Amino acid sequence: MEVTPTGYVILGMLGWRSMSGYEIKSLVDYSTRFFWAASYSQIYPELRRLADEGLIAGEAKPQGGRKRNEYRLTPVGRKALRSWLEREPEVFELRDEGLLKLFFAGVTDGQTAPATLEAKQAHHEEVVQRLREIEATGTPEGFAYMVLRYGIDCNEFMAAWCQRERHALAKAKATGKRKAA
Amino acid sequence: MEVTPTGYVILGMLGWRSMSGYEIKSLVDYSTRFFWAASYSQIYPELRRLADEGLIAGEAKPQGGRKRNEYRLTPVGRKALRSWLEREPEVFELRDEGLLKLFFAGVTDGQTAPATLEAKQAHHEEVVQRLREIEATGTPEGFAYMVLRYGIDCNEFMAAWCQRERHALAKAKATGKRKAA
DNA sequence: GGTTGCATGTAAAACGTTACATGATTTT
DNA sequence: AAAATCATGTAACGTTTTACATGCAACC
Repeated sequence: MEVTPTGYVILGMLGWRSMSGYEIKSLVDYSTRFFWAASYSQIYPELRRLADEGLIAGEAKPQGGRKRNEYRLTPVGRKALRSWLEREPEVFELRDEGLLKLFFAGVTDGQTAPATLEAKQAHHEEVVQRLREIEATGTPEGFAYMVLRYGIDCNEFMAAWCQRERHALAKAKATGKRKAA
Repeated sequence: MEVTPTGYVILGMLGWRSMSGYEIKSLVDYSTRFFWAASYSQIYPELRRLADEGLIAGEAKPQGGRKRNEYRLTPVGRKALRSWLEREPEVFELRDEGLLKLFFAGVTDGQTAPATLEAKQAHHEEVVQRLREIEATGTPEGFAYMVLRYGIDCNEFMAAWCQRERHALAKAKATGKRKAA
């Protein structure tokens, strides 16, 4: 009953409705990818493993002459999904290259910090825009919507934070202040 | 001149001063680990590669009878560091298991969402506390301090967000409201 | 007839964590 | 004397990305 991290996204998606690997990938790209990504080379082998272990069951459901495997959650799989959901979340990982550059910005003179802040702000603003577009295409079901709002709120906060610091930096420069290294 | 992601943390740290692999790891654990982690098994081989490529130079500097290799940035390495700092940041990755559980919380009845929000809030509050401890032990140099404040501000925002949603959830439950799925 | 979308997969490489292994020095 | 800290590394494992590979169907 070993389930890889990616496996839980699959179980979760199949908890909503039966679908193909392709559909799972599409849904992930449209929703969880901002905080939990998955690629085809993870999804397809994992579908097979989960089926081997009896957590999901696949069935050939060709659409026209196009082959297609639709997977559904088995009762065992649903139990595994529930038990995972009830456990405390453990993974929280962040990799923010902008923050790293900002951290080391002192070794260059002047431009790195404002430019990095500007790029980081732009990034978060783009994410907000994309999430708002998703929001506009039809509000998702209960908790998915809560997570969507979280994404919007957090990215707005981060963008605003960068904006404030850029302003503070520009002001400090204008008044001729030099930070004490 | 291939530098791995971890390589840039090394270059950045050596941009401040010469140090050993052990010191780099200690500094990372104390500072960048919240947004850019690195382990010994990445650091030591990467130190060798960077030295082979001439971006850094190592020198045996035993402390007493204890062997110790101190690395310093070469002019080529400093150039590579600067050029990296001047490029736009690209990597922004997040893996938030709590958010994933919240996303799928609809498949269980009732407890998952509030419990996950509570755990997530507790996590962010713990991070704030650890960062405040770091802040108290002596304010770091300019931009490192900016990044520290970012960590504190963001995690406080996230914790508060969870708190608000928990409250909203409890209130909705009390007034007997059921969300329209 | 060409592009986009649906659909499934593999192979190789890159990246990262955990566990293992060792040993000296300093502090309690 | 024991524990913590300084110090360096490897091996195995697990995870993830990127590139490759194929083919049908629907739309323009």
